[in-house]
Amino acid sequence: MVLSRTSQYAVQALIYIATQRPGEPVLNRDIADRLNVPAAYLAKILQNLCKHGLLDSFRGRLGGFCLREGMQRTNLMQVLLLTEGPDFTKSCILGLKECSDDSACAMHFKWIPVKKKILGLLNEMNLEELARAVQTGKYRLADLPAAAMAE
Amino acid sequence: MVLSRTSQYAVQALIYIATQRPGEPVLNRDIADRLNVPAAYLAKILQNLCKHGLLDSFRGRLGGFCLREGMQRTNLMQVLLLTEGPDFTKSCILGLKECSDDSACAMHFKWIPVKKKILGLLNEMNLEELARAVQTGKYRLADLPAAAMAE
DNA sequence: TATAATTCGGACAAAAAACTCCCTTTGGAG
DNA sequence: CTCCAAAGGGAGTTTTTTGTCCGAATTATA
Repeated sequence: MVLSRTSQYAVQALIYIATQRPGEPVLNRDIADRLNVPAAYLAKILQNLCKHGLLDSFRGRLGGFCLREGMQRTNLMQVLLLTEGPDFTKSCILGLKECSDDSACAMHFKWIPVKKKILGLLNEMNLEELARAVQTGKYRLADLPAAAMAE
Repeated sequence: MVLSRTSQYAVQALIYIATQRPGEPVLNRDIADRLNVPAAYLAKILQNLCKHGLLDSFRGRLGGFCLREGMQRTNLMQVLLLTEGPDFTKSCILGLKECSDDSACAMHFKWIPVKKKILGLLNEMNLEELARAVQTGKYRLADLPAAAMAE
């Protein structure tokens, strides 16, 4: 039902970066603090997103990570193909390696329309839009900190 | 996107058992052979399904596993709540621990209708129906054996 | 009663995912 | 030029998931 933690961190981080001023690098540490996520682990994930061209990174003072130019419209599908692997969309719900219209598992024809809804949603949501949603203040990007939970 | 292997094996095994004559125990080894799945691991999963009342088990000669009486109509949702845990339906797509209409992640209101489709499907598919689908011969329960793949 | 075939249960092993540590490289600022 | 703060990168650790092994308990049958 859910995505891997790696994917969740990646999406959260990208949305957060998209909310910041374009061209001004955001620190890994600041993202990790904001998302309440392990910084060293997040660093690996961001590196990976750089390698795949979603982010630019800058070293040294005033370093950090920015959305690569033109990547504001990147949709969640594109992100998840990187973090979950290229077979992400191909998976059969019962786990069969080979499952298609021609040679289908027992769920196949019921599952396909539902899967289409999922993929459609992931394709339609892009970072810009999600960032705006967060900026309105109506939506949260990460879990409430433990302090706030205790209130 | 996908379920844990444990869940996939559980569902496949339950469907297979449901295709067999009710009341006649099915051997773990036969199920494992049929599904092409590690037998010792599957045994643990079946034990667990017994503990939760979906299956009956019989030891000794003529032993094996049967669907518990009245469990033919068990739906996939019920199975997955056992194998994936009780929070299965509650999960937020971005991984937030607390995510509801009141305090939502950026995807929440877009995700909820899609999630409803998924849960609806899982609720509507029961073992009896899936078993019948397999019995028609039109649908596969497990991967083709390596031998057949090579053809 | 002895035997063989099965599940049960616990401990163990391997693989994958999540996470940490530490040192190197880079680049801005004093 | 030196220092400091950042990302880069590799190796290692921990945790979870998946899978294995083996001996004990159970039960039909010869």
